[in-house]
Amino acid sequence: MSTNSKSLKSTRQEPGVSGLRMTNQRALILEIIRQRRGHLDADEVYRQARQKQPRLSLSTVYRNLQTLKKLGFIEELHFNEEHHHYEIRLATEHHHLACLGCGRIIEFQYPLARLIKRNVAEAKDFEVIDTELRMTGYCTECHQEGK
Amino acid sequence: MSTNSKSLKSTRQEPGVSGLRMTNQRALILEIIRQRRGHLDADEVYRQARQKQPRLSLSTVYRNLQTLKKLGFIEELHFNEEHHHYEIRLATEHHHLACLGCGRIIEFQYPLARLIKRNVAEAKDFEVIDTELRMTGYCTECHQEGK
DNA sequence: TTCTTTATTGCTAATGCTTCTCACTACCGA
DNA sequence: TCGGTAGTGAGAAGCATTAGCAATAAAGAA
Repeated sequence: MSTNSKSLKSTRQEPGVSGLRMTNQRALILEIIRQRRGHLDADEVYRQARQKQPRLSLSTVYRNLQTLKKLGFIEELHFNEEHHHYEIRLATEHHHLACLGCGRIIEFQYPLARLIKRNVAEAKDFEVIDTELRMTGYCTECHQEGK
Repeated sequence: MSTNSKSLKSTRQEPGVSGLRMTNQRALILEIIRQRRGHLDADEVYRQARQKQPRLSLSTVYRNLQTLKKLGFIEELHFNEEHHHYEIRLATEHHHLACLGCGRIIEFQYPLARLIKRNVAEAKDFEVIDTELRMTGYCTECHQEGK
């Protein structure tokens, strides 16, 4: 609706993405993911965004999540099968431990992609595009509680 | 319907799982996954199983997939977000490269779980239950085709 | 500024995988 | 033979995500 914006082409983060527009909705969604240093799912983004733009539609959230992912601004995570989570794409490779008890997500850095690329992919002549590690278990607290 | 069976308790592969029964349907589903050395999704299991038991229901497939997973007979894989795949649980830890071009799945062995456990989980005092690596890219053929 | 093109939005319906419900059946031990 | 209960088949329901479409607004040109 109100879409006073600047072209995506002119943003500093990304080279030329001709044809795309930086609308208020898109900027807001990106901002929410950027600010909240965590892992949001589509519905959380939607709920937060509606506080600023009440008329925003859920479709728009999903569409922009896909767009921002393709553009490389954000990353899609798969902690569980029910739905996806999103985070800002950072330069350093990192992965996540998801606690089955409390749901907490613990991040850690590990050069997995490079390791696999060197030890496996090269031997198989496989060009790796994306690497995602999915680990579940129990954090200290939940472990102690014996659950 | 026809459930001439023996209790799961008496199967050689698994210790005592009291209360559970090894029905024809369950045995068939397990057999299909065991024989076809590949990665079947629920629908493929369903289609194949119906050739032997035409009255089998899709619900039964899903229910048994979950049961067999919990019992540790099969493993659930997540190559993509659309749906799950299943394979027989093997002793050796292995992972998969999924080709975005032709859909081929390439298996490889790598002691990832142990590595992460030693280098990360212990430091964070995190008890790892499950480790799944998800890698996508292009196999030799698809890479050469420039796609 | 105004015009034109077309990406984007909001709404709603649809999709597709998976789970749930429920009445019925089959097994097991007593 | 009987009671308790796991399992089944059929269809409905759940739920995250996508698609269709008319209306709107961004970006560049005139």
